[in-house]
Amino acid sequence: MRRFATIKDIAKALGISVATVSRALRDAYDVSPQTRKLVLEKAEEMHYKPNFNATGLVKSSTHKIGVIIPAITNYYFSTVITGIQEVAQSKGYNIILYITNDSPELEKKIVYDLSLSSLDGLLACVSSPSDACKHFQELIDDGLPVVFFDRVPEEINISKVMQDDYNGAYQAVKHLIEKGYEKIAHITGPKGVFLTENRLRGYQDALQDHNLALDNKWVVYSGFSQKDGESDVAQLFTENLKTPDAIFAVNDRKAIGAMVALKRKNIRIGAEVGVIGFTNDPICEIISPTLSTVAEPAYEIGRKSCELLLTHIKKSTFIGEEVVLSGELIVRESTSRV
Amino acid sequence: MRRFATIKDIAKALGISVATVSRALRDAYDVSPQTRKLVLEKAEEMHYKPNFNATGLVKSSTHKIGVIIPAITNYYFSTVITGIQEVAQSKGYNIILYITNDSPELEKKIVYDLSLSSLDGLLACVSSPSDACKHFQELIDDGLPVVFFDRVPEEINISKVMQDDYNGAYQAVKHLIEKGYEKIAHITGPKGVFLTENRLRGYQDALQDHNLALDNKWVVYSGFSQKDGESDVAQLFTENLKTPDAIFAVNDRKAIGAMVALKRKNIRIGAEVGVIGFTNDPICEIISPTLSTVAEPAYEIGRKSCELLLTHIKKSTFIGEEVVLSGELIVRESTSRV
DNA sequence: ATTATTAACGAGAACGTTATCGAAATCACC
DNA sequence: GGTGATTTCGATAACGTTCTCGTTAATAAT
Repeated sequence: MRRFATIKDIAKALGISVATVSRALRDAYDVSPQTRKLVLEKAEEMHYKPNFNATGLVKSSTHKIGVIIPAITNYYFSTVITGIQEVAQSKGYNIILYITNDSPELEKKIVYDLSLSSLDGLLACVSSPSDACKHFQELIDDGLPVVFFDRVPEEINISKVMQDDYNGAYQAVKHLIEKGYEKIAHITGPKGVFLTENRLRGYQDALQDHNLALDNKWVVYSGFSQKDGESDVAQLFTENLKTPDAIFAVNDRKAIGAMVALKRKNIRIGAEVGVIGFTNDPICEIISPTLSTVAEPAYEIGRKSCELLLTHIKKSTFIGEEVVLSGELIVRESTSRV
Repeated sequence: MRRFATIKDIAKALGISVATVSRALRDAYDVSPQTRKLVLEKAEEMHYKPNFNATGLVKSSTHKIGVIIPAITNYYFSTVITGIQEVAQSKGYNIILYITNDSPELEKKIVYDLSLSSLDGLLACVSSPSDACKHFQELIDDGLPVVFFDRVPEEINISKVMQDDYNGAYQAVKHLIEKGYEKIAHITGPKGVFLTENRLRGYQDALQDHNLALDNKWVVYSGFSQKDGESDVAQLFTENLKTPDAIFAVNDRKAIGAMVALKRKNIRIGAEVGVIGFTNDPICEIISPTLSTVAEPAYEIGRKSCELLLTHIKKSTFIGEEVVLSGELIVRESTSRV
């Protein structure tokens, strides 16, 4: 059994009380400079490190925040986490990582097993469809500060941080139209997710505002992965008599899947079929042709979410706030007709 | 101040003792089925969740393991973490993430501030050069189970999990030679890192075994990033009268940087200059030409590291073990002369 | 009927820390 | 030199759990 130096050991070694040691290690408002110095030296010598279980127990605050996220093996999420981590670390908070693998069941289990009392707050990007977030609602009702980011549930009234999906999508589609594409398809994520619904609305409104017809056959729902992008395109080009001349993908990974599928069909990207994504994954600049996209402020979303959560934790009366960060259209080769 | 239902609240509500409630919530060896049922129902009703600070305090085990890693925004590290996380989660452990940004100073600070008593173990991929790992040694001396992965310090005698860097590098260079490349340069990481030294040795031995001369001018040391790869190639092609006809990069990101630099110089990759990397980042298959590489078992390294740490935690007498997982040569277009 | 055995539960200490309260000891002040 | 204020410190109760003992009541064995 491991045993580390405690405050008691220091007290015994110096022949003073634990209360004095405790004071010396924190604020020195009630301890003489001499004993304070003695204590600090002894602590250093004995490799003393505070036991956060004990402090957490008595102060009922743990300086730990949970982060629930579908995956981390992609640019967007890993960048968001980096932002979260930086803010948390600078304020003395640790982050505990939970990965749901985009499985609503696993998410539910994780949230249900979550020990409220060993977490000061929670950041979450949900995998479940918006209408099935009871498990989160319970946490919030029990008083745990929660901030949602990116994929946020619609009904829950609490702080949310997200990019401007609607306008980003609108800009992307408007760009396609301005480039002269007219038969624009959209490959999106699963139904019932707030984020995808917003991008879909942006797509639809951009088409309507420019007098282009909506066709439900040109909207393909599936998952978020590259493979999904490939199969979506396969579907688009077999099912329809009229094939699209441009594709707006819900994210870069699906856009890349689309490009792979198009290349396989020997369709020239840009010249014959324009492709635009959403995220601005670094891969956009490396793939050939380079991929136009809407840059998401991933890092900023991470930072902002964490900052918001920390103010939530500080003052429990804090009211929910919705932060929308805007993206930026980035034009590259995949939407160039020449 | 938040207050959650505790074991005491359940006891009071049911008019029984806390000891009985505690027993009912864990093993039922000493409690009647009826009261057990009552307790479980009440716990459910009151949204009771165990307080891990309290359990951690009394059992002096926290079910938390720290993970120290330079970054997470790349394929290799995020995949390793996913592997770690899966094993940890399945065994009821949580992971706490520390990101060092490849800064030895930050790493030192993190390790120094680490509370031993609030962690059951530590997984670390070091940023510091091998000879400056005193901060880790202290932790280990104090009795914290530690497992190093990927970038491991040389002297510290403790469990380590890594890929077979030497043989991977050897295979990569041997492949280049077999393809007919003769003037093979190596762009590597910083000096004094175990991993890069091993890959360098593999490079050197492969050349020697095939009767090719070593030239120190063709080994460029710098960082691990894509930008570093670009500048390394710039350096290679300006400083040398004889320019190389192949480049072995210490990782895929640098290989991609090299490709970018070569393309800028209008040098045809493969035909004129072969390029091979190390990692098997998914981007290898997306970039054009596709990038040959040595696949690292990132996911397996994460899983194995975590498994090893957990056995360490279980039996404190466990002796350090070195695990070397082998990679796999993957041949693609960037090393094809046609 | 008496004793041993078991099943079911309660009382209380312990884990390492902070917080409250009070007790000395020192100091200043008139 | 007595009073009050201040400085410095110690005792002790909490925080929520588990664990070690007891204790009681019911059951089994003689």
